[in-house]
Amino acid sequence: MTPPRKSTSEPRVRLNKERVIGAAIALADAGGLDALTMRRLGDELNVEAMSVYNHVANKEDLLNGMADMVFGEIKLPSHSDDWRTAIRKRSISFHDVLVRHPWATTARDSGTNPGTATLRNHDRVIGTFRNGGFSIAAAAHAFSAVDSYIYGFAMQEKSLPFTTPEETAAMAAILLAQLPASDYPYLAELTADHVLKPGYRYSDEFLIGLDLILDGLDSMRIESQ
Amino acid sequence: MTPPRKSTSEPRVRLNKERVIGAAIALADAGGLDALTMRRLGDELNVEAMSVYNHVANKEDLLNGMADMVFGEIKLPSHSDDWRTAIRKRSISFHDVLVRHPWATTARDSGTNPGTATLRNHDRVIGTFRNGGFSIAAAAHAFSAVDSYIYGFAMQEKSLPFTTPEETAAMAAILLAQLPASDYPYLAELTADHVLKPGYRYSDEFLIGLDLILDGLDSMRIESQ
DNA sequence: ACCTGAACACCGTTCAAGT
DNA sequence: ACCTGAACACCGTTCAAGT
Repeated sequence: MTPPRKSTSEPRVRLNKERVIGAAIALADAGGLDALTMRRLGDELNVEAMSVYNHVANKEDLLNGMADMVFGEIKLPSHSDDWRTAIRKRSISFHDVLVRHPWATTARDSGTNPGTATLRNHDRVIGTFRNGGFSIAAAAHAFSAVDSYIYGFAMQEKSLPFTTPEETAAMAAILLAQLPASDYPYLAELTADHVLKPGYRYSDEFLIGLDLILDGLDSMRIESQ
Repeated sequence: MTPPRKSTSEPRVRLNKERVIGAAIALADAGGLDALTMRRLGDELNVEAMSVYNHVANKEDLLNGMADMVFGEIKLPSHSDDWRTAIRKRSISFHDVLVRHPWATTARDSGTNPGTATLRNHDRVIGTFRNGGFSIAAAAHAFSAVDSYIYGFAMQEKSLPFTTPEETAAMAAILLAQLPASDYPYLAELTADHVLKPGYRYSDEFLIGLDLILDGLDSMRIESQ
């Protein structure tokens, strides 16, 4: 005799690694990496907590899977664009993805094997530089500079306690009031005359730094030819 | 009657916030952020674990204190150097500090109040740009670009499972063997013809990207005058 | 003012047992 | 082949009690 259908709203779907990783990403998106525990993940999947281990070796394996799935959301550089347009679009998409999943900057902490989405992304980026006229060494430099900048920018952005211009203004005003202007004159000036200007948004800095790097890479490309 | 001196090698020194934070940094340097637990920190300080809470509000407070102490290790930009030299030296020092304390890229995760060492460092960097002829907006762009790059580079560096050229070569060879060259031709090419070249060290990329950004900032400076 | 010990509400992970 | 329940060795943090 089969057990009677439990009166859960959720139908019992068979678990697999992809569903586990997807639910883990949803938990981390909602509450950060701290909110992601194996027990809560089990709950979310309507399964006893420890069943997750049938689909994932351990938490590190789970985090790597999450990082790779997130990498899969990044738009690959297009073959039909010139290198600069292609890299620019891909960098903006990368940044968007990290804004959507801020925990992802931190998830792949230690050096473990990258997943297939990550490998494909890296391969296409390097290929875009190579086909755009970069030497192998120059492509390595370019790749390192661009992705370091994107990661670092996302980290700084994440650490800011505000996002909208209104929040920013409110926070900056408080900060400025606490800040002894005599001790930190330049910080005070920057806050008063720049951050507190209407419409200021830290995220606007992203494209400025990115274009600065892309300009530099264009010179490097020519030198490397 | 005073209790007899316990036969510990460590003399009983009075605890304070600085000693607590110093011991916490030593633990994190040795074993990463995972190795830093309040209980182990108590052990290290020859004190019952929970006494730490007399000097630190909670673990987040501790991590912020650690981050600020590490920021204090960064050489401030010198007044006697021109802006580019000063920022370059300070950036190299920042990078050195993050290599010494790799956990620090991740420690100040959420947006909390920066400490005095952090504020002083930021103030001096912005001041260096301002005195070097950057407009307020340009100084903000410059600061964001440089520090994003430094943070992001340190994160990428940390995630690599090798450091010495020998380790790198060994790892790259294994990676290359696993890597289906047909799926990832450009990654395979880069690994074979660049990473496996004798003397390759990822950390050498740091100055290349940094100088590229400094070149770009020099143009921005002139435009902003 | 600082330190202690017990306790609470959690963690990740293992393992024998079930189906 | 997958899921469960109990258990183990940990966590961060609170709090009354000591000195």
